[in-house]
Amino acid sequence: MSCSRRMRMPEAYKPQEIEPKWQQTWEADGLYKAVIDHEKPKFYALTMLPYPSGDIHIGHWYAMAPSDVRARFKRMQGYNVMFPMGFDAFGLPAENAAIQRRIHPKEWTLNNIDRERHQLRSMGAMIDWDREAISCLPGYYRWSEWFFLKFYEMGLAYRKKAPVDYCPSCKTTLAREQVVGDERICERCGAPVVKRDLEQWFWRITKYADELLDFSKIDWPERIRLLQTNWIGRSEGAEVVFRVTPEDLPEDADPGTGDLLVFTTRPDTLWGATFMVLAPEHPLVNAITKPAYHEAVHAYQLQATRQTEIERLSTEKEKTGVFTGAYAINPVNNARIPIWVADYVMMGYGTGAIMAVPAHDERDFDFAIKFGLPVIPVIARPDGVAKSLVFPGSVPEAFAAELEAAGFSFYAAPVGSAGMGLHVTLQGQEEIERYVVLVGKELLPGNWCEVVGSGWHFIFTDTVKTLDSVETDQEILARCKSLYEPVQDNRTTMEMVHNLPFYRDVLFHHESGIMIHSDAFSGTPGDVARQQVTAWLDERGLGHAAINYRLRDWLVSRQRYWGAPIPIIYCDTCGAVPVPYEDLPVLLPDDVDFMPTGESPLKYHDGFLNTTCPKCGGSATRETDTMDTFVCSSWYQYAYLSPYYREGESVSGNASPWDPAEQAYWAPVDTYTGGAEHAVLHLLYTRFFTKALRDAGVLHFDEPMLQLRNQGIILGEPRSGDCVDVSGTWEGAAFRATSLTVYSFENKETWPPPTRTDVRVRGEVMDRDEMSLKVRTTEGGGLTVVLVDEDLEMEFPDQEGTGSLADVLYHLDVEKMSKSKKNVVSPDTLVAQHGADVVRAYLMFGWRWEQGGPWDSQGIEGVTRWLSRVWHLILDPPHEREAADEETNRELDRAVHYAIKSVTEDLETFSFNTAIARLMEMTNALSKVRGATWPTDLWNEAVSTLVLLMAPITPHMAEELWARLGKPYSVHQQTWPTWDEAKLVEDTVEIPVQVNGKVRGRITVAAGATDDEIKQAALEDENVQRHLEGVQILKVIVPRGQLVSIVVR
RNA sequence: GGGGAAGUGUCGGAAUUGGCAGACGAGCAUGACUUAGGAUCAUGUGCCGCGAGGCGUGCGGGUUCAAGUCCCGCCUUCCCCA
Repeated sequence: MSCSRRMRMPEAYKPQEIEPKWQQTWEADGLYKAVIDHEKPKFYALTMLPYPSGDIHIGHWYAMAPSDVRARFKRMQGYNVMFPMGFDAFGLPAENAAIQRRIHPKEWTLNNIDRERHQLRSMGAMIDWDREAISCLPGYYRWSEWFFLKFYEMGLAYRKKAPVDYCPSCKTTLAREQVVGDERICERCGAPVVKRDLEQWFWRITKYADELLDFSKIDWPERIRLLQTNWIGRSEGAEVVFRVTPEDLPEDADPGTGDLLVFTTRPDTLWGATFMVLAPEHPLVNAITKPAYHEAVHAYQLQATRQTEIERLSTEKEKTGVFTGAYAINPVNNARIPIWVADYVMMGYGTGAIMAVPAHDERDFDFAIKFGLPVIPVIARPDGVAKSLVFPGSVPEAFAAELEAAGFSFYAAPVGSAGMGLHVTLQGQEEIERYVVLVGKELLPGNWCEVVGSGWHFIFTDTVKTLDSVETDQEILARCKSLYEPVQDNRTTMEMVHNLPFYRDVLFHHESGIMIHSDAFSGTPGDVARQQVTAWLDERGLGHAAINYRLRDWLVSRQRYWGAPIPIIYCDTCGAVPVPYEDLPVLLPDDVDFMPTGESPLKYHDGFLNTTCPKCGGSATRETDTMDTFVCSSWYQYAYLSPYYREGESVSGNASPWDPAEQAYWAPVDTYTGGAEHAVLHLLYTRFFTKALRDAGVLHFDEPMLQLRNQGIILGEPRSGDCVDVSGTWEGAAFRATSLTVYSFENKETWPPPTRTDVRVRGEVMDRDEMSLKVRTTEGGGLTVVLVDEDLEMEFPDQEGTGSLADVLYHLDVEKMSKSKKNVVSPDTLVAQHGADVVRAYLMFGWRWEQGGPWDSQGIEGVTRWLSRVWHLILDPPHEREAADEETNRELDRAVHYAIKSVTEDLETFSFNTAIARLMEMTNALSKVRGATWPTDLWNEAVSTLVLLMAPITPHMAEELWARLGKPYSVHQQTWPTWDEAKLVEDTVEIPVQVNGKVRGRITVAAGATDDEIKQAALEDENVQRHLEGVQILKVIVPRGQLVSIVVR
C-alpha cells in the first residue's frame, strides 16, 4: 500500500466524544421542549416514572430507551411530541434509609434524584426536563391532598374500622393489591402480612367497578385487561335473606338483627341449601351462638385468625368448623337449617355468610360429609349418568343374566368381603326408570338398592323413595339402618353412599342443569333457572338480583412519615373535619425524630399534631397517617402538564389543578409504556383517578392512557462461580479451611482441576453463605461444604490481594438482577465502554421487547460493530471503485425503500428488534453497492435516508453524521422518509417449485410473469423434471405468484 | 382445579398470518491481512448421510396441493386466580 493512500487514517467512531457534545447542544437549544402548537397534531408519549432508589439500572434503560425511540419517531413523523419525566419520590425505602443511616428522607431522595437525573441524561433521550415533577415536593403533594379533599367532598373518601392487611415489617397497612401471592406477603418487603382491625381511610374505587371493566376506549394489552377483569371479579347472582329463627336470638334483639344476608351466584340451588356457614369474623356470630356453644365457637374464632387466607380457602385442606347451636329458615321452603361457623368462608368476599348447597359446591360437600349434614341434590346431572351397586345376595342369582338381556351396562366385582356385587352404570331417565322397575321386581326381602348420581332413587321391597328433602333423607336412612347393621353410624344418606368408592365420582357436581326437588321450579332448564328464581324471589320480597365484586375499596392510609399528609383534622366536638382547600398544603414537617421501630414520627411531633378545628376553632389534632404512594402516581401524567401548578398560592376547591390550556392540548396520554407488574396497582388506580376527576369536573375524558404497551424484564446473566483451592481438615462431612485461594470465574482456562483429598478441596463455588461455601469437587456434581472462619485470610491472585468470603462469586443461573448476587448490569459502565447509542440499540435488538430475558454481555459487540460499520460506510471513501450499472442502482433503491417501509412499520408496532435487523440489512446492502455507486446522488440519498432512519435509535451518531454530511441541524427536526411501493418491486423473482410439498427446484422469472408462464418455467426446470419422471401430474398450483406446487401421483 | 402466555439451531431471536423454516445478530469453524489478536475483512455454519437424498419448529393425531402458523388430544415452563 502506498504512503499517499495512508495519508488520512480513517477516523474511528468515538461515541465518548460525540455524545456529550450533542447532549449539551440539544440542551442549550431547548430542542426537546414541548410547546403547545395548534398547527400540529400532538402526541403525548409517557413511560413509567422511576422510584429514586439511588441507581438507574439497565431495566430503566430497557423500559425508557425504546419509548424514547418511538417518541422521536413520532416527532419526525410530524407530531408535536411531549416526552416528560419525573420521580415517584415518596415511599418506604427513603424512610428506612433515614432510620438506618440517619439521613433525612428528603435529603436521601433528592440526592438520589440528582444522581439519577444525571444518569438518565446520558441516555440522550428527548425528555423535556422543564416539565419534571417530583412527588415529594410540596408543590406536588399539595394537589394530592387537594384530590383527597375533592374525593371526600364527593363521598368517594370515607373512614371506617375494618380488618385490614398490615405488614409488621413495614409497620403499616397495605392496600389489598399490595398483598401478593399464595403466601400473602408484602409487595414491598416480602414479609407475611397479618390482619388488623383498624380505623382507616378508604377510597370508593368500587363505585367505578363496572366502568373499570370496560376497556372499549383503550388499546391495552389483553393480559392487563384480563388481570384487571379478574381482579375486579364481577359476579352476577342474587342476594337472599335467611332469617335466624326467633328463638335463637337474644330476647332484647332489635328487629332485623337476625337477618343473614347471603350473596349467591346460584339462586337456582336454593332448595338444596341445607345449612349456613358464617365467617368466624361475622358480626352476628356472637349474638346468635347458644350459650352451650360459646366456648367452642370462641376458641375457633381465635384459631381462624392465625391462618392465611389461602390456607382457609384451599379445597385441599381438611374442613374445620363449629356449630353455633342456632338455626335459620331457608326462605324458599321454610326448612330449618343449622348455622355453622367455618373458616372456609371469608368476611371479605360477599357478605361473609353463605348458604351451603353441599350437593353442588365442592367445599360445602366436603364440609357436609365431614360433619354429617344433609346433602340434597337439586340440579340434575347434565350428563344424566347414574350408578347403582346391587349388593351381593340382594337379588336372585339369575339377576345378572336378566340385566344383561335387558341391555344394561355393568360388571361384577367384590364388595368388601361381602361377595360379588353388580356395578351398574346407567345413562338417562328412561334407562333409570326401566332399571328401577326391574330391580323392584327382583329385590329379595330385607334388602334395598339405590340409584345415585341421577334419579336418586332408593328401591325398597315395598316402595321407592327419592332423596329430595331433608325429611326423606332421614326416612331413607332410618329404613336402611333397620335393614343393615353396618350403616348404623351414618348420619346422612349421602354419607352412607359416599362410603362406597364406586359412587364417589357421581355424588357431587357443580354444573348448571335442570332443577329438581325444588317444588314448583322442578323441571326448570338450567339456562333460565337463575333468572326465573331471582324474579320469583324478588316478587315475594325474599331476595333480589345482585352483583358482587371481588374488588374492595382502596385503602389509602399508611402509618408512615414519608408520604403526602391526609388533610383531615379530628375535633372532639366536630369529629373528622377536612382541612379547608385554601389552607393546603398540609406540610410535612422536616424536623422529626425517626423511631428505630419505624413508627411514624408525626405522632410525636407536637407542631404538626396540634392544631385548631377549622369548624369550631377549638383545639384539635391532625390525622397522622399519610397517603399510599400510589395516590401520587395516579395523577402524575397530569402533573407534567404544568408542574407544581400555582405553587405558593392559596387555591379553592374550584381551582383547576393544572393549566387548562396545557390539559386541553396534551391530555390524555397517547402511548404509555412500562412494566406489567403494576396491572392491578398503578394501572387500575390511575384509571379510577381519571374517572373520579372526570366526575369532579376536572377532566373531560374517561381514560388516562389510550395505548399501553408493556416491556419485559432484563434478568441477570448466568455465570460460572469462582474456583477455590482450599487446604484444611475434615470435620465430619464438612471441610474446614486453613488456607484458601480464589481463582476468578473470568479466567476459567487457568483453573486447577477439581480435587477432593484428605487435606485439599478444589472446585467451582456453587453457593455461599456467611460462613461456608458449597464447592463442586467433581465434574459431574458432588458438592462439598467448606467452612470458612471469619478471619481467614484469602488470596485472590487474579485481582492481587486479599478479600473476604463476600467477595467470592458463586455460580448463578438466570435470576433477577440484585446487588447481593453481583449480577447487576450498570448502564453507566456500558455507556463508558460502548457509548449510549450502542446500549440503546442493543437493548432494542437483543430481545423481544415485551418479553425480555437474561442479559448477554457478548451480544452487544454485534451492535458496536454495526454502528462502526455505518460510521465508516458513510464517512470513508471506498477502497475500490466499480462500474455502476442500472441493475445495481435499482438494487440500492430497493434496499432503501424496503428499509423505510419495514422500519416504519416495526417502530409503529413496537417491534424494535426487527427494525434494527432491517437497518443492519440496509447497511449490508449499502456496503455491497458502495464501490459502484459512491458518491452519486443516489448513494448520497441512500446514506442520508439511513441516517434519518437511525436518528431515533442512535440520536447522537445520527446527529454527528448528519452534520458531517453537511446537512442542516438538526437531524431530529427532519421529516421521516417515506417509501415508494413501486420501487420495492423486483425485476425478476426467484420462485421455489414444490413437487408433492417438497422443494425440488427454483426458477427465476420476470416480476410480472403470468401464472401460466410461471407454470411453464417450473415444468421445464431440470431438477423438477427429474422428479416428474414416471408420475402423473394431477394439478399445478401457483398461489399469488409466490411458488409453484405440483401435485403428482 | 380454572384462566392466560409460551415452547423454533449452540444462544438471542425472524418468518408478509396457511406459501422456500432459521432473517438479523451472537457463538463457532476456515481463510486473508498482521510482530501479535479478544481488531478488521472474506467464506461457511439446523441435524443425519461420502452421495443422491432423508429428517427437522415440545409430543401424538387430523385438515390441506401446502402447517411453526388452523383443528383435536397430551407434555413441560412461567404468570394470574381459586
